Amino acid sequence: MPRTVAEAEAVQDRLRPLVDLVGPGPTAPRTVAGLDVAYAEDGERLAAAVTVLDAATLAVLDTAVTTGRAAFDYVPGLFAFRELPALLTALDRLTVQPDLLVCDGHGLAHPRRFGLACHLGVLTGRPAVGVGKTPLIGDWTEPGQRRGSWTPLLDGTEPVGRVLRTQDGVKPVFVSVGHRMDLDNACAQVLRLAPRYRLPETTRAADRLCRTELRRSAGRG
DNA sequence: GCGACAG
DNA sequence: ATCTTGTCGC
Repeated sequence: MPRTVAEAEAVQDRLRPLVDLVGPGPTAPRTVAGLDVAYAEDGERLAAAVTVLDAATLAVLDTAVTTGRAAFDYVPGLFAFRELPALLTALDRLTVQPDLLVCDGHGLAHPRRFGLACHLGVLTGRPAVGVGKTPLIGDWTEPGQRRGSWTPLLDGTEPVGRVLRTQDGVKPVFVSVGHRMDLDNACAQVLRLAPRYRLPETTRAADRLCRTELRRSAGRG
């Protein structure tokens, strides 16, 4: 793990070329993982969760959770270093391997084109997509109000992701490629995973799990 | 120089 | 991320 901003940026620049942008990624993944982290009030203690869902039924097939400490200060653009160690630990504890990782944060929609979803994809070798609730970089126009409507997320003239409406009238989410996926497929998968709520069921399941674990372990580990 | 800034 | 009440809508 890097300890300084300069070291962390160097790591991203070194790993960025390893991102597979060819895609298209699995059209019909059988298993999809959601990853999320919850923090205690001190912003240090955390719980990281991974949930593996059946892509067709959205039933939970496997879960893994771990507690720990933030591995890096929060710096926009270097956010991944905070949660990476804990998320990798949780991923190691899975018994059902996911065909796709759905990450809570951005992928290519990042200042150096290497957000959390790219980082997790490269380190695990698995297809990955980033789903952010708020933007980090880029300009866009409001997509239509209907579920499935989207507009390009542009960094200058470069498309780095999409602003996607996952439910009628809700705030859109920011979808970007992480690894071994193309943008069309990434958005198609996110839409399939979000049949009822704004966020993918994978993310929702992981969010519940890590929050519960954080309270259950209140105080120490 | 100033504002913006994933979770 | 987390701290927080009520409130509007299905």
